[in-house]
Amino acid sequence: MPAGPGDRPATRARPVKSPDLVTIADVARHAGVAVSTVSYVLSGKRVISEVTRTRVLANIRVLGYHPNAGARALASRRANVIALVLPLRSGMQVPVVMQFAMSVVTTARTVEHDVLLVTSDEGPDGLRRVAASAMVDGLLLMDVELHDERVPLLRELGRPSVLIGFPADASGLTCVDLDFHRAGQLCVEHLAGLGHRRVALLGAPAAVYDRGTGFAHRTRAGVVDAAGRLGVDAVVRPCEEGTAAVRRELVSLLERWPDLSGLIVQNEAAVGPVLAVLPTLGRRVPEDVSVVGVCPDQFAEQAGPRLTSVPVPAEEVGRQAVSLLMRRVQGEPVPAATLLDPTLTVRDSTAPAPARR
Amino acid sequence: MPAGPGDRPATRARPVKSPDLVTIADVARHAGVAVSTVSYVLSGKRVISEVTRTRVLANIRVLGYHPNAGARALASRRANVIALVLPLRSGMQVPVVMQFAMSVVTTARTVEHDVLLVTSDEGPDGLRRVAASAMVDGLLLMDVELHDERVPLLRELGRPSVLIGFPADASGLTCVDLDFHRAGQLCVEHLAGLGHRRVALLGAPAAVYDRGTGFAHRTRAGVVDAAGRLGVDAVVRPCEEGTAAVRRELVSLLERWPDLSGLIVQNEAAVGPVLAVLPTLGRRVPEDVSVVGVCPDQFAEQAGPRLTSVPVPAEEVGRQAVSLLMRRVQGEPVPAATLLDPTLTVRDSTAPAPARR
DNA sequence: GACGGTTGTCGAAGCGCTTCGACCTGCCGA
DNA sequence: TCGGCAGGTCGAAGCGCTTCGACAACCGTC
Repeated sequence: MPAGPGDRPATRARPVKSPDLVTIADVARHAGVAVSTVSYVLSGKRVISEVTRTRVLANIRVLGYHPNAGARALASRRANVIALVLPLRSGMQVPVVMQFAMSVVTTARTVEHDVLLVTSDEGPDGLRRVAASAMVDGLLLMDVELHDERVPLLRELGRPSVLIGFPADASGLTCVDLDFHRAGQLCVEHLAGLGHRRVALLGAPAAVYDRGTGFAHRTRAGVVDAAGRLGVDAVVRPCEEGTAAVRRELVSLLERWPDLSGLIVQNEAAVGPVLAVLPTLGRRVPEDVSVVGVCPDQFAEQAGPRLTSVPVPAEEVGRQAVSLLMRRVQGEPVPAATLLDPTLTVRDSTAPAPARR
Repeated sequence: MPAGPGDRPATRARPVKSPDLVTIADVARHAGVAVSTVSYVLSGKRVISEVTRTRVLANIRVLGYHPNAGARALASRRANVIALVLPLRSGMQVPVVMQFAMSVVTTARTVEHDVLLVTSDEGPDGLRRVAASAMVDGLLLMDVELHDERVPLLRELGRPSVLIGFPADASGLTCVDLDFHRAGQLCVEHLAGLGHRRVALLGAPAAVYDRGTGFAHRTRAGVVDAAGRLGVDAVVRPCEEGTAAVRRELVSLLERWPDLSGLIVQNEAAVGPVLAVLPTLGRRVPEDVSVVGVCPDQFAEQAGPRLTSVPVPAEEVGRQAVSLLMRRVQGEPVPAATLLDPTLTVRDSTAPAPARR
């Protein structure tokens, strides 16, 4: 005889079910269908008649049913969660990272996924744990270095992953990023077009270059590259954060090259100080020195004067990254490299070069 | 051949287990013990002899076993994950939020928990979903407003939670935050002690006050409070971000009260601009105007001149929040309100008030 | 009318883990 | 001698879900 309605083969003497825990079985019972039918209504993996569907959905709503994530993950072998791996280091471009993270969460939600926040300071073990415990279906790594210790691990893990940024050896990996090389070129081209013959790139803190962070190196390469091509003299300097450091750097720069008239700043934290310090050194922006930023639009807009800039499209990168990852999770093939095209927005901080003295 | 009844009770013809998926059963088999024994070794919930323990642990290591999070959550009714709910709004103190988030992740890891990142822009449904699906054991809400729509929901959800910040009605909730009221007082007391008789609070953007964000209101109250008590004239102004906005505000302020000699800035984004703009208005810092910041130490250190400040101890708040949440998850009683004592660090931006003209 | 196809639903077997009671030692005191 | 009691270990019953094969009912077809 089938288990009658009154005699659930209750466990020996388990504590009563918490009343607020509605299971798929409750829904099935109330709707007068099998558990599997409810499941199929939810997943759409089999055809269910319209009338049954409606009835089931109504019961789900009434009972306030929410599938148990653990059970679902266990049975389906899909957690519907992705890991967002953030390094936790100095010199990070905090607002960009934040913008990016938010975009990832928002995008992931549109495809029914949640985001687990992982910091790399737990070391490779963190990644390994999260992947091996089947907590997540895929991994999103930010702020990848040229020689990133997480990269070999990633290959070994054998879980779908997408990197923001490019390691030196990207074989077998999926990477997205702004085309910083092109961004560097754009800046120089803009300044060269305005007649500037000597420009400087005020980059990220030295530590960022030292650990081989891709975007810094690639921007630098783009700048040098375009400068050579266009006959512009380019000097490149890392730049620490803080007004004092910026001032020191600028003083030394202008002393050595008094005819310096173009400045490319790739360091959010330095944008404000640069614009504040230049006037105190007798250089007006943009009359004497033109400044281009590689930074979020928000910063550029708020600066005084408003900054001509190549924005870092954190939102777009986040969206792309998630969408690539989802496709990899689904087993679809994806391009190994996705480079977003940078654009340059002209604002008030650049002007034609002053007449040669 | 058809799957006859005499077959091993193995599944009919399921795809072979992925070889890299090591289960607790594999460990048990290799160690020659029961599955439950392995489980107890891992959880320590029953005494296991030293010799067995060692053997099991060795096998775990060799096989590279990692418990499946979904299965564990299902069986134990504990996900070992907490949700970190971030609002995604304008005027957010991005670096503070980030610092805080990182501290939460790091602390959570020390107690074997992971962090699920949830944004409030999904609305209350996001919270409801995450809680009802048993994805998380508890919730951490940041940037709570005085009249926060998430607060009633939280009570209804009936899951352990901790708020960063205080809503108007905090009954039944657990809250942590810096004592911003005291912070406001500290700033005024410091300035008053230096002989300043008229000070201004340059606060968060107006939007932040409008939506009733606790820390902004409480700081203001603290400032007004101490000013009244100490016979100092205090004027309070919200302040938008961006150099232009800051300049406008300062100009208007100094025009109206030329004898203004103390400035309290509670807006990370405004600190740089304030220090940059004041000299251009003929006010040296600290000779003519003393400036105190309520902002992360990092900002204060990097400013030029180095800023006297009341730091927001994001790290400490994060640690406290997680630890409170864990205790609530464990069912232990916790204090309803935890207020962290602010401290004021004197640096180079404050000095005795200039002589009265 | 036997056959093959659809369509819609059900039942049951897991997914990998925790946990509870049961069951074996030994060893002690009575 | 026996009962009692720790200390250790095992077996099995779930946790709530997905998924696969089975199958009933209906359709049209040769």
